[in-house]
Amino acid sequence: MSHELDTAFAIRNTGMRFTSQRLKVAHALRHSVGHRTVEEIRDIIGADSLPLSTVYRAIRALKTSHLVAEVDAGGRAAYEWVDAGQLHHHLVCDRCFAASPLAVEIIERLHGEIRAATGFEAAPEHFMVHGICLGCRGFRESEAAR
Amino acid sequence: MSHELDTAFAIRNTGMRFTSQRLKVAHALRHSVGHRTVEEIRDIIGADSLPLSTVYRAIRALKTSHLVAEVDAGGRAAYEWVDAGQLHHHLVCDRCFAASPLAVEIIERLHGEIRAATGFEAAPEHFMVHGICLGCRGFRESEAAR
DNA sequence: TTCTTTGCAAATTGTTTGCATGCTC
DNA sequence: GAGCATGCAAACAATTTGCAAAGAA
Repeated sequence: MSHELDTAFAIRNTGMRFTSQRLKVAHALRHSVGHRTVEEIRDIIGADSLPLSTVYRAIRALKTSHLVAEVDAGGRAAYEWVDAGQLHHHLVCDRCFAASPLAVEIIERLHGEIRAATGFEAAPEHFMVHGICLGCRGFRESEAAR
Repeated sequence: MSHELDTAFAIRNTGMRFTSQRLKVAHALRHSVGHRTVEEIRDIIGADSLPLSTVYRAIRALKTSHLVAEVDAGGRAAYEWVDAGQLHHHLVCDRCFAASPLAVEIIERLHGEIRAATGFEAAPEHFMVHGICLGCRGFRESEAAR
């Protein structure tokens, strides 16, 4: 039940030192739906709970241990929890910057095509497609329809 | 023959004001194979030819006019010339940061699948797939084989 | 002549680092 | 007790902005 224990275990399991700061950061990411910016993480934890530098360092440690992955959200770096062995693909809206998940099969097919055509081995994680999400698209169209 | 005239025409054609600075920046990008960083552009033009702020502003203007597109080269922003109406997709190597082109059909198929599955409208430009290119992959494999 | 763009320098933003102190192993 | 992690403040790099002068339409 306690995801917090899972997270704590995951951190300890990597061999790195276990600290409350790292737990907070990891926990915040683990319970976020999409990816989170450093500032968002800090706000989730509590605005004045940790200095940003510590959040950055905790993230770097977690990233080195492959517990979190870095993605690019409109120029800024963002991070997400990586469940063991699970692939992560996203549709990222250029308007509202929200990320929604993308079915794995679609991406696997794409990767296969790319490999066959060019020999390029697409990275299994961090795959993102930019564009306009359904919500923003609907909004734009209803705007235009007026 | 003179690509420079083409470039000048392209700039004038957008309706924005034509300046030597914008021409230099556009020209540098138009004759670059892959994408170029702001500093690379400045160096192509001539190290002390333009202040960086002007290069940034020129790029922003060209980007607004859809003459150049912004891509992400390992954290930093990079830019490339967009030939009229032509789609740009890339395979970006996470090891050597080189970008190679990707066949348009493959991406169009992907976009169709995504639209059908989620309603998300993928952006027609700037599409990138990260991974390991054939060259770096070969290198790694020959390293491992020793 | 009017309105936009440039150049310079200073300001911002996002991220990293040095160092003394605190906490984990 | 030894060594990594934290907190704070200061350093950085990349990019943007304010303002007066120069240039394009």
